[in-house]
This record gives sequence, structure tokens and C-alpha cells, in this order.
Amino acid sequence: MNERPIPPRRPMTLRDVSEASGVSEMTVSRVLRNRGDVSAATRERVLAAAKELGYVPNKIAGALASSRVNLVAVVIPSLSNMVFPDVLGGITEVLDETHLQPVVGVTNYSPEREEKVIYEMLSWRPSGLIIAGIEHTDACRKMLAAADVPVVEIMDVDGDPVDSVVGISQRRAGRMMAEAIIKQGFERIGFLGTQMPLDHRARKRFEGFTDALARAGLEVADQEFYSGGSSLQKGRLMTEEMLTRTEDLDFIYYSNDMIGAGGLLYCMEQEIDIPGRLGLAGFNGTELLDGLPRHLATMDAGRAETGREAARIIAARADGALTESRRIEIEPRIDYGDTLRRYKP
Amino acid sequence: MNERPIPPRRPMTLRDVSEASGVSEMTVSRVLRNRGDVSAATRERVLAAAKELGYVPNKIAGALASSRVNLVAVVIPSLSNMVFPDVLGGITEVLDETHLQPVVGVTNYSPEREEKVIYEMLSWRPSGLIIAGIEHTDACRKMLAAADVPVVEIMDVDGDPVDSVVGISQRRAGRMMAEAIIKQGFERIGFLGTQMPLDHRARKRFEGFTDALARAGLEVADQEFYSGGSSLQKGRLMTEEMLTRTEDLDFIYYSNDMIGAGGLLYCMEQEIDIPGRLGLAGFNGTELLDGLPRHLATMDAGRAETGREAARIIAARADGALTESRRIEIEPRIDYGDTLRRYKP
DNA sequence: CTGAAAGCGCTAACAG
DNA sequence: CTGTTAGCGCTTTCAG
Repeated sequence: MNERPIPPRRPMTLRDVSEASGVSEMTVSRVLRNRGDVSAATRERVLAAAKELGYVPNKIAGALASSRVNLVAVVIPSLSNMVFPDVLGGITEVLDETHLQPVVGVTNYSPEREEKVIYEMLSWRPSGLIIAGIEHTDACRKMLAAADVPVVEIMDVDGDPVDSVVGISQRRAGRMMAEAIIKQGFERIGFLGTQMPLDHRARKRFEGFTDALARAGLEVADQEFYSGGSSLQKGRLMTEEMLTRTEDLDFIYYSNDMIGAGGLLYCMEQEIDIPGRLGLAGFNGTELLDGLPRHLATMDAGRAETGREAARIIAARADGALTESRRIEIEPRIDYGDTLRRYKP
Repeated sequence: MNERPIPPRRPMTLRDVSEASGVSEMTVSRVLRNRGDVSAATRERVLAAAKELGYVPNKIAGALASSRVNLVAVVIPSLSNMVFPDVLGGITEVLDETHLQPVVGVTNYSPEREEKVIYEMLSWRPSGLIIAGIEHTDACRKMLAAADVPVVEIMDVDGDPVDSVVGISQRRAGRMMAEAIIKQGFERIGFLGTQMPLDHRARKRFEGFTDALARAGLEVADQEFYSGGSSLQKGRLMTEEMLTRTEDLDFIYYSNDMIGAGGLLYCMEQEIDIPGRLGLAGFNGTELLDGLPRHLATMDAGRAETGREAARIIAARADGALTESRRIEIEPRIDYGDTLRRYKP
């Protein structure tokens, strides 16, 4: 197809644009970055030459020379969780107004991978780092502290942050839900959740939950934890198992909306009276719930808001408008939906 | 909290490790990169010093000096679509075996954003670029061609690729589904999909679909397109509308599993005989479907496989094992589920 | 096995 | 408004 002998292509540099336009490299650089005053005529010539050549500046060299990098590292455990894309949405929304750009790294809930991802990210000297969770290995904390980069830990404020932190209190969220459930008169309460060692936030929610139950003289009547597979499917199957095993349950609290939805679908098929005979609640406030036959009760953890606030902190730190650590606690909000508020008996 | 007067912290460099270990910068560099022979003793000293200082190498400088960047740019339209995380999973799986690392950019189906994202990505001189779709603005194609970087366009092979391409033929996928539907004896077929100008893949599927219908002397009996909002909810509402408007429909083809699931849930509530009175099919083969009361028919587009193949091409190009463009067409596979195969009449 | 010198492509800082 | 001169922190290359 291509018959011209290909000359060994030397990567294009500023110099090429400089030569093509007859303007010094420095001025070309100014034009391309919109910095300093350049005459309209020169600007045009440079822009035309750059476009003609299809020149894309080398940010590696630029970053090295200016020690400025417009990247914000975002470290999250998973993309398939629904939750994290929402947070990312909030981050992007705010960063889009700035010159900063998010770069995503995924850890799959593995501490080793987290260390590696953070190391890789930091080695590009980003303008900031946003990371899900507040539990990290010592090595991670050390790196983050040593990096001299603004860090925002998100989605959990219960613990000792490295720098700034934005999110809900997961323990409090668990307590709030327990209290709401108890207030509606439910007493035989089961819990269905993700395997905890992996997910500190789910664990803390569960702890807050059992705490509040204990204070009311109750305890979890049955519990089970899963890992892997379709959450919807798991919710369905595990709900069936649990209801068979513990027949007198009158409530199931799920650690996320997806398994909750699975449970809800199962219950509706079985024509179980919801929430008369059995109440249900999930966690996250995902939009998925709007399409279910009944709206599952849930708790909005303010994911987009969390992302936005975290990004605002990074942006403010990057341009020097902010110099100290911040702590922003987002208020979780119970959504009663159709499965938590009991009909007056 | 911190009472020590903070000395104006100069970012840490190789030199610091060099001084701390009493070894030349060059040798430190060798140790940290595992290149060339270094005596075990020296290696230990260097490693200890680096760890002690919490040194993280500056990849910017490294990349500039070596003109090697271990980043692979991955450009996708959206993260909330279920589909793209799966592709990313495949990509990551393969790249994890190499020294390469994916970096994700999101375009929100906007050509302008796509241009910007590509430009930003290329300015970091990645080792390769994987991008969803085969339709790009001229500016994008020009940049990609000029960049001298291996490019893999994915998830659609119908068109003129810039370089390599991996994915299904969307037109063919549409045709296959139409043929399967016709074969089952359905005749009054509706289509419910996403707004098309944004999503070329959905458009091509639709075109292939109507093509195959036409060849069988049929046409789409009703159609509607949506944008925004919860897909599950939209599927429910739009299915209701369409069934009210066109009462004699005997099949609805959805452009993705999520709206399909919404439609399915609606139909089950209405106790519509599925697939006796009405057949349904979605697209993508998402694991979501496993948890539904009935398994929605769908088509597996080989997302993870697509991601893996794309990553393999980039990896092979990066280490010189491959020098030419490749074209890999993935075979889509119909999953009949419970909603497409009609009971023998 | 180890080190010294020269640059990667750009921008800061200064001088016209 | 435009150009010149030094690096940015590493790695390449070549000498010990």
C-alpha cells in the first residue's frame, strides 16, 4: 500500500516546528503553551506550521524542564463496582475546569497491587493523588508521605489519614441504617455482604451496624459473606439460602445494592410480602435501583460529591490556594425506598 | 502537630541515593533498574539506601533519557457502561505479564473530547494506544498516524483502521441476531436502543439488523432511541410505551443488556408470556443477566478476549516481535437464554 | 564490575 | 515581543 521508502523517522520536536516556521524554539514553545506575549502574526505562523506537521508536544520533556505535571493519580480497587465510576465522574467534572487530568489505577483490592500502583503513579510525579480508602500498608503510607504530593483519601473517614480525607463515616453509615431498621420495628435481622478482609469499608459498615444493634439489645440473626461472581445472582441465591436456614428473619441488610437487588428479585418471585413480612436494604444509592419493580431501600454515600470535593482539594493545593490538609465528612442519606418503611402494623 | 521546622524540601533524586550509599549515580541507576552487572554487595547497599530514603525514581527523567515509556493509552467512551471495564480487564490481564501499564482516558462519546484525550495521551509518548471504535475525526486519524505509535482500534472491525484492529463486526452481529429472531418465527419486531449519532457501534448493529430483516421481507415494526438516565428504568418505561403503541409486537431487540433487563422485568410484572407472546434479546452478554428471573437472550461480543488480543498486539509491537498491522475478527456468539427460543408452536 | 561525560526535548530566567 | 543560555534527572555510551 505504501510504496515510498520510509525514511527512518526521527521523532518530531519543537525544533522541527521552529525550522518550519522560522521562529525560535522558545517562541514556538510560548505559542504552543499560550504563555507570554507573542505577536498575532508569529502566533499564526507557528500554529500553522505545527498543525501542518501534526506536531504533538513532548510532555515528558516539558514536565522535566518545568517540574510541572498536570496529572492527578486516582487509585481505586475496581471498575466493575458501579461505585467507583461515579466517584470518577465527580473527579472528572471538577478537573475538567482546570488544566489537570485524572489518571486511573486499579488495585483489585490487593494491597500488593496497591503498593505497586502507587509506586508507578508517584514515579510520574503527579500533581496530586486521590485514593480510595484510608487503610494502606506502611510502605504505601511512607511513599505517600515522602512524595510531597497532595493526597486525598476518599470514601471513608474513620481512621488516620495521610493528608486530606473526604467521604462518609462507614461506621456511622452502618449505625444509621441499623437504627432506621430498628425504628421500623424489625428485630430478626440478617446481613449479607462481601468478604470483608478485602473491603475495609464494608467491614466498618458491618461493625457500625452490629454496634448499633447491640446497643438496642439485638444481634445479627444470620450472616453470610461472598466473593466473586455476579452480585445479582449471588444476592438471589444467598437470600434463598439464608431465608431457608433462618426462617424467622424479618430483615436483610445487604452490603451493596447489586446483591440487594438480587435478593429483592428473589423475594418478589417468592411473593414474600415486602416489607410486611421481610424488609430489605442495600447500600450505595446506585441508579440501578430506579428500574427495579420495587425501589430497594439504600443509603446514598455521596459518591459524586466525594469525587468533586477530593478533586477540589487537589486543584486548590496544586495552584497554591490551599496549603493544609482538609477533612470533609459527607453526610450519608437513607433512602427508604419501598422496602424499609413498614406499614403501620 | 508537626513542630520541626520544615526545610524547603528539594525533591529526592538519584544523587541522594548515590550519596547515602557512597555509590555512583550510574551504578545506583543500574541497581534500581536491574540492568547490567552489579556486585551483590553494592546492590545491597544501594537497595538499603533507597528503601531507607523512600526513594521513588523519576520516570519523567528516565523516559526522556531513554525515550522509553511503559504506558499504554486506553481510550474509551465511558466507564459506566459495564462493557468497557470488561475490555479493560482483558487488557490488564495481558499487560500485567509485561512491563507495560494501561492508562485510561474517557471521552464520553464526544469527538471533541476524543481529540483532546488522544492529544494528551500521545504527548506522553506511550508505547501503544488502544482505542474503542473505528470512527474518528480526521484530526484524530492524523495524530495517530503521525505519532508512530502502535494503535489498536477495538470493538468494531467494519471500516478502515488506522493500524491494527480487534473486535466483532457490529453489522454482522446485528444481522446474526435478526436471523436468529426470524428463524424462531418472530415477525413483528421492535427495536429499542441508544441514541445513535453518539454510538457508532450501536448504529452499525442496528443497520445490520434492519438489513437482515429487509432480506427476509421484514422491517422494524417500531423503534425508539433514548439517551441518559438509568438504562434499567428506561428499558422498563420504553418497553411499556412501545407495547402500548404497537400492540402486536412479538419481539423487542434492545441495544444493550441493561435496557433489555428493564424490559424483561416490566414484561414479567405484566405477566406477558415470554417468549411465547413476546421474545426479547439484548446485547453484550453481561454477567448481570445471570441474576434475572429469566435469562435474557443476548450476544456475547467477546469483550475480555478483545482486550487481551489488543494488548497482545501492543506488547508484541513494543518489544519488536511484531512489525505489521493485524486484523483480528472476534466471533460473536448468540446466547439464547430463555427469551429467544420459542416453544414449538 | 564501576564511573564520567554527554545529552534526551523542553522551559525558566534572563537579556535584548 | 523575541532570542539565548542553562539546566530538569535520568540513561546512553564509552572508558577504565
